[in-house]
Amino acid sequence: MYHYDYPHPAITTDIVIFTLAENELKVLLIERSNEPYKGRWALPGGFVDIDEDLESAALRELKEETGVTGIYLEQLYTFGKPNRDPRERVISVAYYALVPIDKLHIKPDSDASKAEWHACSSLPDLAFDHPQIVSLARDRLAAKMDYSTIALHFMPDKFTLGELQRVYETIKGTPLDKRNFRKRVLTFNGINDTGEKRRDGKHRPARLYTFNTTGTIEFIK
Amino acid sequence: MYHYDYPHPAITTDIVIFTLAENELKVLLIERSNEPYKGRWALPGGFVDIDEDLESAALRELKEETGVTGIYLEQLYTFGKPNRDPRERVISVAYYALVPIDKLHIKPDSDASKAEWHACSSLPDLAFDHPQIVSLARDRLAAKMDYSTIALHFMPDKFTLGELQRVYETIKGTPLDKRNFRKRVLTFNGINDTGEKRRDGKHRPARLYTFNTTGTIEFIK
DNA sequence: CTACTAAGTGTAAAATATACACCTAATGAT
DNA sequence: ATCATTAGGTGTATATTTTACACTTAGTAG
Repeated sequence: MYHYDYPHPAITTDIVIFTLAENELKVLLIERSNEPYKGRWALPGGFVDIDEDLESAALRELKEETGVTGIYLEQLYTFGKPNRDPRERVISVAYYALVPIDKLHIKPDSDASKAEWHACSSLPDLAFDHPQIVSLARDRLAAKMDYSTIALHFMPDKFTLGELQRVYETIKGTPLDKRNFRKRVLTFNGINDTGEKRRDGKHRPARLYTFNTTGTIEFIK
Repeated sequence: MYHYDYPHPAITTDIVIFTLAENELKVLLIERSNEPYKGRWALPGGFVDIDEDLESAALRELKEETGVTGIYLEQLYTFGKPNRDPRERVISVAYYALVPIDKLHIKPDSDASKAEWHACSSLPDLAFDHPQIVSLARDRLAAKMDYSTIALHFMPDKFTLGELQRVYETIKGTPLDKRNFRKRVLTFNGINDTGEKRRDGKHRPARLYTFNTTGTIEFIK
């Protein structure tokens, strides 16, 4: 037992883990196996250990749920309304992460709860204030699409400009002009032509590009 | 005494309160009257009550230290490194606020600690990780200057375009072209010519403008 | 050999951002 | 009252950036 002169809230991290599949933006959800909200879908997350950094806690959750490491992770917002959790006062430091489209093998997680990707366009009823958290994460992602290279963090190590354009079009929800798109992304620092090509389908092979991602994002324009 | 099965961190809010005075960007600091860091300067802040919303806690601190209400306040980031406070694990949800240049009468605060405005360009050694917090707040403010109407929240109810230009020049640290500046700000929604003028100094009187601030900021261009 | 597909490429027009100088309406000193 | 001084107020031409737009290429499949 731990004793304090004043009441202390519990701290959790919740993570909005985005990926792209089937030309849709998707979020990883866990089916809760315990009360409260047993059986409802929720964001992956959990309590922060007393000597654990917040970002480390988020990375730990991310690894536990997806098995992936070394991907883009950013603090989103801290949610702390007094009654957001019916058990006790819980403050959640929310993060969001971007899983590259070639790494979305979900590791069946240890505590037997079900994890699945859900399209953002048709999410089930979520537990707690998780609808707000997802909504804010989507807004942030959409905003960063316009002034940073964040979208590159959805890409595999080598990708074609056509694939990249589809990523932008999926998230923004509008078609883009191919020539203008290419002119623009090729001005980004960190995008490099590998010289290699990929044959794929009944059409001309596409050049493969890399992006030297240092885990950060670059501001553009 | 309060008892928990698992250890819980303490939660504080710290606020970076900005204003502009003497053509400098300033931050409100408190001289700590207790250990740790007794006698050092620190950001205003304090523990969040167990049934108090995070933003309410920040607003309460803001009011206690400055007496002002109804000003721009935004969550900045949550700082949670395990050893950021030598006493116990303390997680700080940092906010930043903008005090209009006509409202910076600091209310001498109740617990006899000294509060003073310090120019951002020459801050004293700060307690805890407060240098990082201030630094991040400055970056955020500088970034928002470019794509939002946040600077308007430094302005009094009625202001001249010359005053507004000086605010922009002070924060950005570069002189701006008067004609281009005026063209630009007059495209912002919410800026209105009152029709009134202000005589002041040995020069032509200036038109007075208002900005209908709903506590929010508008994104531009 | 033909039909089909996505890859790849340039230019002109429109919109936006920048550079730049003089007149105006006050004040204060002579 | 005149003059010097101060910040307020205004428009246009040029450069830069963004947008719109169509055809050729290199492959696959039948």
